[in-house]
Amino acid sequence: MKKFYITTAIDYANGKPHLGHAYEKVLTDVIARSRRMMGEEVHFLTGLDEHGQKVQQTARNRGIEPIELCDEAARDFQALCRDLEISNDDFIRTTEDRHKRVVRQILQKLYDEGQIYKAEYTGHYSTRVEQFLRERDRNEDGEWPDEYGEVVEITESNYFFKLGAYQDWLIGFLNDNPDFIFPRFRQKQVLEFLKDPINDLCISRPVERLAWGIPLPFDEEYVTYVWFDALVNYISAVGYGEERFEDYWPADFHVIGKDILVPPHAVYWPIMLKAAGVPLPRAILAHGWWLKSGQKMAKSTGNIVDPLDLIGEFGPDAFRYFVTREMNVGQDSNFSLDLFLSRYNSDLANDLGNLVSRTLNMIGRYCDGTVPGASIEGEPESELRALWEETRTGSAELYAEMQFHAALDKTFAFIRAINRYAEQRSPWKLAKSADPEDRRIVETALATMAEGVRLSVALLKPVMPGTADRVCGLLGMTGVREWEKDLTWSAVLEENRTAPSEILFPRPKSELSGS
RNA sequence: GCCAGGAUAGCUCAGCGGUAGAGCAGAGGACUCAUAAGCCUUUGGUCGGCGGUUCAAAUCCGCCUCCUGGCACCA
Repeated sequence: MKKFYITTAIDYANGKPHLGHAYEKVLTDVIARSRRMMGEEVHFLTGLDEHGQKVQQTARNRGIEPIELCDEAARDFQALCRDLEISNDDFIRTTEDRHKRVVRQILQKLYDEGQIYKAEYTGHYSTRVEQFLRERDRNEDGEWPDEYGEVVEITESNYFFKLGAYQDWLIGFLNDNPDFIFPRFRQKQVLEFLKDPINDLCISRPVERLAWGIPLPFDEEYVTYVWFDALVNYISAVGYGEERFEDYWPADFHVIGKDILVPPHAVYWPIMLKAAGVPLPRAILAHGWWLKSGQKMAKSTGNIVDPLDLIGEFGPDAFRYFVTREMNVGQDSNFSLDLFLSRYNSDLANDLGNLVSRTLNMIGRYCDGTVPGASIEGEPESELRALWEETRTGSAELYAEMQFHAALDKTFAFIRAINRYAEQRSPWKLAKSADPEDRRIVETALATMAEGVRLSVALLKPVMPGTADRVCGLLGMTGVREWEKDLTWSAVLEENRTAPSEILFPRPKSELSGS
């Protein structure tokens, strides 16, 4: 059976993980986990892009081998995945044999077919940064900026891929497949870009300038450069050329940042695949950026400077919740500690955490720690159940439309409704009564609250996997498995032994001094 | 300059032709099972500006202003 195959972009090894990396992994993970909840078999790939000039330079500056630098980066990025509870099934590194083999295989194939050719290029070369410069790198006065040091005009031979030959084909493809890129306005941007002619793509560097790369199979004096290395990870990781490849490819989603949509993922990659006779991925999801409005980040809680510190401080689920709730996929969003704390306190601690706490506490106090049965169906109960049905169907649609922030909004509206329901029934008042009818209301109320909590966290599982399972545990059941079953209002909790009340999201110590 | 996205309550945003909405923050209140949480009530906006279409415009059209990003071949 074909799996649901989803990827993130691979991160560049010459850098430390930051908010953008973390967000992309969480977003992809939310999609991957939600698909699993829907019963699909998912294959989730992320990884590291390790070749190239910057890695070579940084390693040289530090006096270590490039691979040592990459090993470090791999540790950092894999640790990030662990810390965020990312459920990736694989982590590819472009220095692995399985990757290099496929890159060379593809290059050789294209070369044999005459789709790669050798040509000369003359341009302005900076010896200091070891790069060719573009005309727009010049200062306004026409001089080269000082940072480039000496700039000389040189001629160099390189290999080129016949990108331009496929321009019309790509335009046609995009017109025929308006949903290829999400959000749609991004696809329009690509078509806009394709209105001007595109040139062929230089895919090599001479080894004397760049040694840290994959040698061209047909000319060992060169290594391949950037795109024919990095992009190929999407197919090399799932066994291109082997039988099992069919189980994965085509990918269902490439999740990327908007910065690498045009031209790499929307132009180079589709054309590379087309040229190599490989089917195209089903869709590309281009997300926006986090704008940091947080100069005050350091002040408020004393020691939080980096957004990633929030993971350690508040837990992965709080971080995952925040970035998913606050970002409208495709657009940019603001990140600040104040916004984070606001979400954490009001949504997680006050609405959800406190609800779990009061529910468990009352079940312990009034029902000896056993979930009672609901024997009454009054107006408060039917209203809450009706809202649940709406929440459930509405969320499913929103998930399908990538509107995760809206889905969370809906889910928390339901959680707030449970708190409202609790006030309507006020079991803590009726618990003092000796009237059996009052007793039935108390039991119904607590059963209803417990069930509401169970359903809520089941729905939250893709975003807050740890919390979902933890709450299930507190309610005396194993974790969430499948939405098909777990989102149905039921009496599965009845007679379950519950745990003593726990604080899911403790209030931060010094949150009031904010702004 | 060209293209795209955005400009709606103090903050983050929804609404996209029919008497201005949500959450948070602020104010007041009743309660006490709970993380001084939750619940109820409430203050608050000439929907960026100017014109136009329409019986009716945040909502459609035109012009303008201000943010954000992209404009390749990083050879």
